[in-house]
Amino acid sequence: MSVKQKPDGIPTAKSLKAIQTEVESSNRIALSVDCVIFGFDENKLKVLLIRSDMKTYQDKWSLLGDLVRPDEDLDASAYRILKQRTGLSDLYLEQVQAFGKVNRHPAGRVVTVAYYSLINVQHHKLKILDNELHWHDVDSVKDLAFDHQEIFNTCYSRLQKRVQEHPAGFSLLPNKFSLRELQNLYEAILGVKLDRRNFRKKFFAMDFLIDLGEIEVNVPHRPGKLYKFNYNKYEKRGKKWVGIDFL
Amino acid sequence: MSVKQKPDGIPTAKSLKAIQTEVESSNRIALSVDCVIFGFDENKLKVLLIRSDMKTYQDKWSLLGDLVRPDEDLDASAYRILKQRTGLSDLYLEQVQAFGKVNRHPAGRVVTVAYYSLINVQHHKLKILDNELHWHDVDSVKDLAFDHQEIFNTCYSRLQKRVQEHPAGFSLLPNKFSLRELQNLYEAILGVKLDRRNFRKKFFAMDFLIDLGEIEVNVPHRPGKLYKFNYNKYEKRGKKWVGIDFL
DNA sequence: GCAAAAGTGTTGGAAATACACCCATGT
DNA sequence: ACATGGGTGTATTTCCAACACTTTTGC
Repeated sequence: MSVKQKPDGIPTAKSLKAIQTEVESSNRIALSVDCVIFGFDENKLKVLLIRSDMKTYQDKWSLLGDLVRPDEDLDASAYRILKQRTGLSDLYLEQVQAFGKVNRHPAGRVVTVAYYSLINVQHHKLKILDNELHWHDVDSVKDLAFDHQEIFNTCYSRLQKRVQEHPAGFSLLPNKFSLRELQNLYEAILGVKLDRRNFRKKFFAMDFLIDLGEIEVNVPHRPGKLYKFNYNKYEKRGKKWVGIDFL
Repeated sequence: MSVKQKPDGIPTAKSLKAIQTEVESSNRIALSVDCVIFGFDENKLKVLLIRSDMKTYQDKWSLLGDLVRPDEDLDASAYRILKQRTGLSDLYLEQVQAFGKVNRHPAGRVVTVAYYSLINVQHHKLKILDNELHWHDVDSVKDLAFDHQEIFNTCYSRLQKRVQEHPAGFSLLPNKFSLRELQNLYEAILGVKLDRRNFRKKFFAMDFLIDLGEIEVNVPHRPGKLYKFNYNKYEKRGKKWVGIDFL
């Protein structure tokens, strides 16, 4: 941020004072954060939405969000919203981008910054008592309030890309998971069917899974081994990760 | 954006009125756009920077930016800045993300949204008369003012990824270009050496280059054929693009 | 014993890589 | 004539996709 127009039309850098004047002027804008909170349950990818009670958007669902406070980092806003909504901290959180059409919000000019978050539904389950809040299957999400459909679509695409390039998906799973659960997760996120043997081969070849020496319990079939992701090894190896199949 | 706290601590959706009150309150924040303007000249990837004249950042370079106006779409702000600075419209422009640490700017709380732009330096050359503005080799960019180094790094990484997945790089080239120029461009952006025969093979296999039936002039060696990118075919084929080599 | 998923290797084809020589132009 | 980059093809390797049977457990 550092532009002004000189009288002759050639722009140059602004002085601190000039900028301060502008920053303190009425030239300010309401800024919000909206979170696309993903969960994985019953082999479906879910998103947490709240029912809008605005007349304009009667009975439409919307993302969780709030205004950014002037003394709060942008990321901190997103964490605060998640904490308020899920009671959880230490969540996977990633900024996607800003959405800033002039008329995107009926309450006036509000620019919003979209984040998505990945949460482990097991730990979270107890928290949603509020019946205004619901988990929705991602493929039945449509016609959201405001521009939230566009925001959701953008975030979902970003997630699809992300899980292929980084070990992000594990945040959606319980701490201990079977390879079947991992594969179901990828299939749900990417919307594809994957070959079981090739899927296992790929993950074992990466060598980032720790065999916990435990097996599933209470499954009506042969129990699978349980694993966890080796974040340490991943960090040490410079976060190299080979891509997963195609979209 | 749609959260409030009920008296009992369970958040629920806000009424339009409640939000309006907040939006109109002093809870607003200065919002800026900063542009990382890339150019390609003399086989080097360049970025356009301006000298900061703030005392705090004496003699440091910074990105081009300005405050977002309340009645202006976010993208429109970025276009406005580019237009002011380069005189060009119809530029390649892409939002990257927002940067919103509380103390990122000495003039007060300013959240900024970063964009990068790709411009064809040939057309642009005449415009920079202002000696506060300079093209810098991307690999000599360091120690920028504010948090602009971080913004630049993020945008540059995004560009590197982008040109491998989409036909974005052509915006940096003249309308008619030789395959050598195209390869030099990719090598400059990605910072790698590529095999000439394989590079050509890959681009010809994609079948998105139109042979213009013209050749280079004024080169001290055998002139190469000139091509342009076939955007129509790219659109029609559903924007499928196979990746370019590795990073 | 039956249903349901776990676990496990091989092979063929496609794609990427490595690599060297002759050609056209300007000086 | 020579210096500079243009233009071209093949052999090898690597990676990916397709594919089926035996094992373990719960009921």
